[in-house]
Amino acid sequence: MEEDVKEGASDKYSLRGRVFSRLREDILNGKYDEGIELREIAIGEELGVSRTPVREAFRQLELEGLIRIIPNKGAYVVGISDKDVRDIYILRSRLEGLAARWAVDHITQEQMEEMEENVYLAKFHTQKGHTEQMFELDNRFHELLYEASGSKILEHQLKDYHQYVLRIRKKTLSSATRGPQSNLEHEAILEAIKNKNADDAERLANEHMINAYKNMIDKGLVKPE
Amino acid sequence: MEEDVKEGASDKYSLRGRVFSRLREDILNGKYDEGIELREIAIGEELGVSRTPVREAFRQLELEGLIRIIPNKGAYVVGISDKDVRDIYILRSRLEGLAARWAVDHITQEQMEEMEENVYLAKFHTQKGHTEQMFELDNRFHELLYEASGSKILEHQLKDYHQYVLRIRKKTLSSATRGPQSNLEHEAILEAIKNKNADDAERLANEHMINAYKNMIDKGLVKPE
DNA sequence: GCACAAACGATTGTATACAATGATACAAGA
DNA sequence: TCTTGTATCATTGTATACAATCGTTTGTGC
Repeated sequence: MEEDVKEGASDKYSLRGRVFSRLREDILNGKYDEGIELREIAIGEELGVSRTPVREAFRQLELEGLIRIIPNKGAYVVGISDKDVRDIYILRSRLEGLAARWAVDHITQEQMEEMEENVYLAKFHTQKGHTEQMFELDNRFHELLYEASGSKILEHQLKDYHQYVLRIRKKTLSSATRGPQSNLEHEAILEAIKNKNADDAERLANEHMINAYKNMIDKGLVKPE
Repeated sequence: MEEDVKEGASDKYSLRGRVFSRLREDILNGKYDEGIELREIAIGEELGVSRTPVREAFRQLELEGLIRIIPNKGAYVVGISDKDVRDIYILRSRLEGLAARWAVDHITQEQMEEMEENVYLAKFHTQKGHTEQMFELDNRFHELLYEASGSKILEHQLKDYHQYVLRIRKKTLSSATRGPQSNLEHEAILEAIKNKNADDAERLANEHMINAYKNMIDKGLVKPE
């Protein structure tokens, strides 16, 4: 089994890695609002470490675009604008389409089975209204699709974007109407891949993203630009 | 004028920023071969700085995928496989197409003028066989396209990929046949944008990347998969 | 009261000291 | 001879000390 690309960078067993993961999570979950200044000492004290690992984590967070470091001044949490969300969803729609197309030829038996199980379970939890499980299953479905593409580059890229819009997605799926529809679309993508129909797979995955974005607009989570 | 996304991260006036830029350049130019171990002290001594800025630069290089850090062990230069190159060119072909499409609506007068100048100059230097200038102009043409897309997200992404395949591209353009053809394709993209023809712009930019990749295969720079 | 400059404080930038970890070499035993 | 344990060393991980920089405040002159 190949190791996760991101794992290599986050390195959860070093202090720096833990600080990095923790800060990223906190930022994505909205603990630190947009524009907030992060002070090295304060973060260090909060997590019980010195400034060194904090600084290294900051440098990585900046490269991920989550914070902006102004030399000799400070580190500030960067927000995601509505335009960013829109751009990311359009990029994702195209790249997820590509991932689905490639998955037709590269998906493994094991991945296929997990995907089928995923779709099946999602139906169940949606009926029951288990939003937390629905959220996790949706995440996993997309990660599976990325992995099934057989391209480390594409997988890495899509996981990045996926992470990036987490904040907003967390609210989306809790709505009663999008859950079932999303499940149907997942199922259709799965069927296309199973039937080795690359064109359908690409088109369906593409539309799935567009629909997800439209849903966010309808819910008022983002402005339509 | 908005500042360069990358610039914010490289910060050329701090030691860390200089170390980062220098190491990235050295790796991309092939000074350090794939698999070579980079030692913090050695790099620090070579550049006349202590380990601290070197370490911070390492963390960023890892996130850019240029080196791989194994905890408590060392930092190793990561190579680009032929499959990676192929994947990136396919992604780029799609995303550059998107950038060209968006540029139709978002390009500024200033950008348009620089692009026209770029195409004009490229013709001149190609006739004269000035490979270094051709290389720079080609780089700039694509950066301009990214900037003209009006999307920071897309621009950032494409610049990343562009950087990533620099090693190989440096060899490509020096060949006598691809230069003129590449110029013609740039000109066609420019014309499509100028004529506000989004479909043509996307298709041409898309094909331009595919052609660039095919050329690398023909030259034997990468294996076709 | 206002303008401007100097000094202070807070924060980041860098260097260095110390701790922890992993690799290697070598010796002892099976 | 091969394996295994241990000591040693090189290298990274972390903490801390010191330097540089930016903002602000305070004080002085007009």
